Amino acid sequence: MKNEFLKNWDTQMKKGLLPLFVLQSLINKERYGYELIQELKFSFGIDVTEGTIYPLLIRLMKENLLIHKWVEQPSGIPRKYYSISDEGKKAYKEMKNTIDTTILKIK
Amino acid sequence: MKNEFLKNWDTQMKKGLLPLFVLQSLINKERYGYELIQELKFSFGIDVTEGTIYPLLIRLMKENLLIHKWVEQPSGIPRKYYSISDEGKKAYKEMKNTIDTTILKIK
DNA sequence: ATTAATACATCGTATAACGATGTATTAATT
DNA sequence: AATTAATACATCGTTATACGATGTATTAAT
Repeated sequence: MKNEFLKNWDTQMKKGLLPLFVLQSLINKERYGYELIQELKFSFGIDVTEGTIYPLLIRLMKENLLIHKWVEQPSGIPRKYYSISDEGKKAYKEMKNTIDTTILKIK
Repeated sequence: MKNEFLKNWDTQMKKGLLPLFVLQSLINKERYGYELIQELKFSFGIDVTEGTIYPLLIRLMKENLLIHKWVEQPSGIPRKYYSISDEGKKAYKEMKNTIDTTILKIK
């Protein structure tokens, strides 16, 4: 198990990686918030709570990186499906590029 | 030039990457704070200000990941030289491992 | 009848980068 | 000689964001 410092470091890493992961998750498939929590766990192995994902999605909407639409379900609560905008794709590419050039400097 | 979102994202990325970069910079060579600012620019291409590096070094000291010693200079202000502790090396390895396994999940 | 899971959301707390500011010494410029 | 820049340390207020707690609502499972 990780100590306090490393647990905290994981959290700080997320502040940078999460927006990238969310954008990447929405490039080929539109998804709703609750679904993204499971997707982020499955594809990237990170635990994200609702208190993180919903404010993040709202933020990315405000930045015009995402678009959304409500989709009624045959039963249950309607889902808010998100997909990536052109501006979002552009931002993703720049972020991906930053990561790539930065990461390869780590020994 | 980058837009506001990307500039902010860079800042958030640093919250995770900076401790890793600092630890890596101190693995083979002891350095003082002001020197680290230039080293981080040179080796990782990131701009770090004094308002960031000094509190960070103090934090890493508190976590016992670093040790330091004051070194008087023939002229000028004494330098506070930092080097990595055994605990710091251990933490670095775990962080490096997290990065490696996380990053290769980015398309 | 109760609990768990799904699905949305908000709010207070804690962490950490950043710009501004401060102190002190030495070198360079005007 | 006086000012500015560079070196070298440090702190403080502001801002951004993950997280746990909490809330509402619906449906499925126990």
